[in-house]
Amino acid sequence: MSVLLRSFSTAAATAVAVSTFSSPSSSSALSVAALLISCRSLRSLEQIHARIIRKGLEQHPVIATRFLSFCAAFSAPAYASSAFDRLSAPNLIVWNALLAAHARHSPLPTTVALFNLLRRRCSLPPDAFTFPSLLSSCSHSVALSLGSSVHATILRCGLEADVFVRTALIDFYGKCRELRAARSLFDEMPKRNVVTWNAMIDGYVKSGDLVTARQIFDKMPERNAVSYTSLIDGYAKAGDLASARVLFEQLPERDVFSWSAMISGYAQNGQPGAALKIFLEMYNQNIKPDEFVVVGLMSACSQLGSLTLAKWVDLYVTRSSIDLSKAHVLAASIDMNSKCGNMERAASLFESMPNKDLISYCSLMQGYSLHGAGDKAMGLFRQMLEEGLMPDSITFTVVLAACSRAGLVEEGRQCFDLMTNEHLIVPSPDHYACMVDLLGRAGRLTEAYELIRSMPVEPHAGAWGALLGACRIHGDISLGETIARKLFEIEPTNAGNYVLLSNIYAVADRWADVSELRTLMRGKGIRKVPGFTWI
DNA sequence: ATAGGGTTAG
Repeated sequence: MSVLLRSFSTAAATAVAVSTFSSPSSSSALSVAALLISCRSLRSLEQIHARIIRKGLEQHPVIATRFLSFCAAFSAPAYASSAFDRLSAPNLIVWNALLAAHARHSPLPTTVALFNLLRRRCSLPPDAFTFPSLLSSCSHSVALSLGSSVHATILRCGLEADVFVRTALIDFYGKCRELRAARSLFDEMPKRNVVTWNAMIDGYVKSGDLVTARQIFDKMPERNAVSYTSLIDGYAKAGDLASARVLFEQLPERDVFSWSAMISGYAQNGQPGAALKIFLEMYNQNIKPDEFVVVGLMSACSQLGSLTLAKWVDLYVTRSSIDLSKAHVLAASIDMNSKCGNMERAASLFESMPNKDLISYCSLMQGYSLHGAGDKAMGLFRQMLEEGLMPDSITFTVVLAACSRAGLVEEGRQCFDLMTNEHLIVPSPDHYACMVDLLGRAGRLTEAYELIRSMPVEPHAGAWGALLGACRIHGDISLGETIARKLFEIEPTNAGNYVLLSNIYAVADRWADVSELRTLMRGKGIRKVPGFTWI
C-alpha cells in the first residue's frame, strides 16, 4: 500500500512539475526519468542526456535535478555545470543539486563561488539542503574560518536545528579538531541519528582521543559499519591492533572499508602475515576488493618478500576491476615487485607511467640495488636527473646504499658531493653510514674511520656497525677492537657486535680472545641471536 | 536534492 502511494505521489509530483514548464509530453518525461534511475555509467548518462535534449526535456526541473545528481555520482562536476548553464530558470532544488555535484568533486573556492552565485541568482534563499554540501566541502578542506562564517549564515537563516545541517556542522567542527564546538552542538541536539554519532566518533578519532571516541561508541543507541570502522581505523593507526581486532570480530556486517582498515592496519604496523591472513579471509568470502585493500595487500607482500606471493597478487590485481594506473596502486605494485625480486615486472610498470615521480624512481632503484644491480640503479638515477626531477634526502640514501652494495666507490663519493654541494642537503646519520659502509667495504678503513670521526652529527650504531663489518672483511684487528668497544657502549645488548669482533679474532686464530669475549657476553646475560654464526 | 568511514609510498 505504502509503495503504491509513494509511486503515485512521485508521478503526481512529476506531473505538477511538468505542467509548470509546459512539457511536450509527460509520458516521455516519465520514461526518461526511469531511464536515468537505471543509469550505471558516465557513458550511459551521456546517451540519456542526448535523449533528454532530443525530447525537449532539458528544462524539466525534475529531470535536470536527477541528471545533476548522476553527474555527482560519476564525478563529473564540469558536465553538471555545462548542463546547468543551459537552464533558463533553475529553481532552488536544481541549484542545490549543482552545488552538491561540485561540493564532492571540485575545489572549495569553486564550490564557494557557486554558493555565492546561488544567493544572488536564485529567487529563494538557501535552505536546509544547501548547507550540508557546502559544509562538507569545508570539512574536507579543513577550512575552519570559512566554515565558521557558513555557520553564521546558517544561524541567520534559522536552519541550525535541521538534523542534516546540524550533523554537517558537527562533522565540520570535528574534522577541524574543534571538538568543543562539535560537542556543544551535539549535546543540545534533541534528535540525533547514527550519522550524527559517527561524526562525533570520527572527530575524536581524528584528534587522537580514542578514549572519548570509545565512550561515544559505547553510548550510542545503534551502530553501523561506519561506527566500527572509524574506531577500528583509529586503533590501527595508534598501533593497537588488538583492540582493532576485537571490534572487527564484533562487527556483524563488514564492508570493504572495514576489511581494508584491518589489512592496511596490520601492514603499516609491520605485521604482514596477519594482514595476509585477513585478506585471505576476505578473499574466501568472495568479497570484491578495492584499491585500498590491494595497496595494503601489496605492502604486506613487499615486507614478506616472497616472489611467489607477489606473482599471485600481481595476477589477481590484473584480473580484478582495479585500476592499476592509479598512482598509489602503481607505486605499491612497483615497490612490491622490486622488493620481491620481480624486476622485469617492476621495470615494465615503471615504464608504463606517463609521469614518473621521485618515489617510483626510488622504489625501482632500491629494487636494483637490493638484487645486486647497482649499475642499473645508477643508470636510473642519471635518467632521473636528466628528467629534471629533484632528488631529496631519501633519494640520496637509496643512491648511496646502491653504490655501497655495488662497490661503486667513486660514484658514491660523487653523489655525496652532489648532494651536499649542489642540492644543499645536510647529510643525515644515514647518509654517513652509507658512506662509511662504502669506504669500509672497499678496504679504505682509515678513510672511513676519519669520516665517521669528522661527522658533525652523532653517528648512529648503524655507521659504527658498518665499519666493524668492514674490519671483519679486511681483518683489521686493532681498529675492530676500537670500534667494537664504542659499539658495546652504544648498544650493549646487541649480540651482533660481539659476534663480529669474535669473528675477527677467530680469523686471526686468537682463540683466547674469542673465549674471553664469550665469557664477557655470558656475564652480561647476552645470548647470541639465531642466524649469527660463531666460527 | 542534503550530512558520515579509508593508502604520503622510497
